[in-house]
Amino acid sequence: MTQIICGGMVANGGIMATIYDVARIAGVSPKTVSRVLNGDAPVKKHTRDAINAAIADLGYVPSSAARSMRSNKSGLIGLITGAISTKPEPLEPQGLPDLFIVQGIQRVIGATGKTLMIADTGGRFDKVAPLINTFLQHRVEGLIYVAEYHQSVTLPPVPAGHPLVLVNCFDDIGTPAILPDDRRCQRDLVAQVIKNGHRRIGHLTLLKSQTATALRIDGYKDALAEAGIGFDPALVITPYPDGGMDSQLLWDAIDRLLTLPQPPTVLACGNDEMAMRVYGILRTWGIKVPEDISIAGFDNYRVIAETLYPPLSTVDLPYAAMGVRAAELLLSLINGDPEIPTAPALVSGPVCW
Amino acid sequence: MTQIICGGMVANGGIMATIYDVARIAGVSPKTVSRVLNGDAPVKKHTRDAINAAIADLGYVPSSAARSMRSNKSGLIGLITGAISTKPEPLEPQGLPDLFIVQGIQRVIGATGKTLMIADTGGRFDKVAPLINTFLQHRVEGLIYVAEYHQSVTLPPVPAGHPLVLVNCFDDIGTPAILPDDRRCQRDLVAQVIKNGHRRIGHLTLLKSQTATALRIDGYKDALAEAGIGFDPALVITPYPDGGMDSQLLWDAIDRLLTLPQPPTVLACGNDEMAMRVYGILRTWGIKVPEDISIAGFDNYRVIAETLYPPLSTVDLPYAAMGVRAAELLLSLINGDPEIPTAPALVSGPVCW
DNA sequence: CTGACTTATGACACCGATGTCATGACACCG
DNA sequence: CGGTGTCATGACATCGGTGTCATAAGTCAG
Repeated sequence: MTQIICGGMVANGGIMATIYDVARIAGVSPKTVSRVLNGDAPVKKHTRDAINAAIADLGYVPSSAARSMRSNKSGLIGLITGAISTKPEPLEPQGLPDLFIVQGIQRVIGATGKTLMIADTGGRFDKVAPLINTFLQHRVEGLIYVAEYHQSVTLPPVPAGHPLVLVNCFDDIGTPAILPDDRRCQRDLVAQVIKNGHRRIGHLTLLKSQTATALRIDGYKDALAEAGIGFDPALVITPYPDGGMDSQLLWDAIDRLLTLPQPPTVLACGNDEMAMRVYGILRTWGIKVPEDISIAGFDNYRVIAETLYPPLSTVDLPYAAMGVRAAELLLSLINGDPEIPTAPALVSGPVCW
Repeated sequence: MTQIICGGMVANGGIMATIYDVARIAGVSPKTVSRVLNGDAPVKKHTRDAINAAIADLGYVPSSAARSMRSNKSGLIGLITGAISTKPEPLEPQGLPDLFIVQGIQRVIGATGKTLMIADTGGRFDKVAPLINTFLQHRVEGLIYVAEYHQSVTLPPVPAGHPLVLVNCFDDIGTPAILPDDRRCQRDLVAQVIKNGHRRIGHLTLLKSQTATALRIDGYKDALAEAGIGFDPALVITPYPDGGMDSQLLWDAIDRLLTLPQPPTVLACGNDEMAMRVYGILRTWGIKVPEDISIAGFDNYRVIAETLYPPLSTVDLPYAAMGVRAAELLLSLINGDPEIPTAPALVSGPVCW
């Protein structure tokens, strides 16, 4: 093999040096080079220096393919992300929760020296099976599936020996899952609103079909009950009955709330995007926020919550924390720890007032 | 090797079947199985059926490690994303441009049958070199670096034989790059504004230190010149002189514009986030949008542009298209096509009025 | 009917690491 | 001084595919 060295950089048309090249240059056996690379057996300093010099000269980088074939450990974790939904446009903005979850996962996985392979379905459910297959070809040590919003899913079967963790979703065969604690988050948010003196709290929910909606209504009721406030069904409205995000529907929903005999003094919105729309509508009517009525959001899509003027009150959905929890769970499953969670883990976050 | 088959799923503790297992079950040689898998040589239908049956029974999935070791082709593309910035909080919101660029890249790469490995620096420049190293261990066929906003970067050297494409950034050693055409996008946006009847156009820019800022001011001037409107420096203001996004600075900048002898009839903002803040401030002053003054944005962070009421006029930065272009460029470099672009490719997008 | 060719398949080496075992050189201890 | 470890290193097989070449069976022209 001809190697042209120029200033420490290899320029040989892309054929990378092997451990044999290093061994030959350093005048030792390949096995000794391997020992230096892995530090799993003592090597004389003189020999080690010669090997390291050869590695640097050649720009040698070990082949993880060869390594993982021999050791049967790929050091890879597969991550699949992307919406699985028949509805083309669910009420939540796309993409952001994923991002924070993925960052949380990567923080944990990266610290272990393993490598995360990320694949995106682009919202097409039929791409999941091929993606899992690709990951299996790479012999991933575990799989994580991240959904875009809290939902129920049914994934293709994964062979034993490849642990799977679901994030932001769950299935009906008991696959380990990490979920946002929508109920508790909504309860905490409403409790904070009550603490600020409100007693008539309007609630504009997401779609009925979304898992989070019922949980958040429960949380809303929890907070009312704890404060000894009676629940008034008229204060809870689902503006978009079935997916069509017609602006007039939201307009009408707000109108219905504000024309109640005892109108709410605060509107708790299903998410920050809806909160932003509500800002706009109220202002068009000349109603001042927060002087005339307060608004609370949900989800904290930072850009929105921190940028609206005046700032939006919202509750963090703990996406990064969910990612961290998911990665930790997966790692313990890979290590064969017997702590098999029978129930999905719920993660909650702080209220940002 | 003992394999316990149950209903088509392998339950053998994670040891996956090999091509030898398939060959034994099907009563053929491993090489023939290989031929069926790759379809690179004719195999009798009877034999092929037996092999496919054995593959299904065993749940066999070929090992890409073994395959790529022999063929010296990994089928992997490495993608590094994440802010490289000394400033903790640049003026642009984090994360979204990346997302769309990555989706564009994946669309192209996925169609070729190659696999995209994505790694995130988490904004830490010192993580780039180790990540490149990890990718080299996996023998990626090419590398893409995606920056969070239009900027200049200096990456660690990459050995020959691993083509590199920069997206949303450029360096001073002529690495192939895909950049947004900030100048042309801003020109198109301002031209549209002029077409709508405005002649006094305020421009609130991003940070002076950002590459995009100067380009967009040029584009702003281009549009004025084409319309025969004189350039008035008083109409161009950089609200945040050096990174501190103090809300009062923006407040003051707007005040300076509106108290000019001939105040602008429209404000073109450096990005949609700033536009959203401007909405809030103007409304606090009782100034109506768009009746009293119009607002234009930049970047189209859909959530913001489509959700603000009334909708924001903005210009798409063509992130997905940039991703597509970058992936196509990388693939042609991998294939050794001699079309070496000497200058970065500029990509522009439509105005969304 | 036979030689030249095509078709379908198998034997074997090889890709680049590392696990196992063997071996030579010392050091130490009785 | 000889036996017994420990230390540093090397020879060799092996992981799971595929490239190369060989070979048996079938096809066809003359």
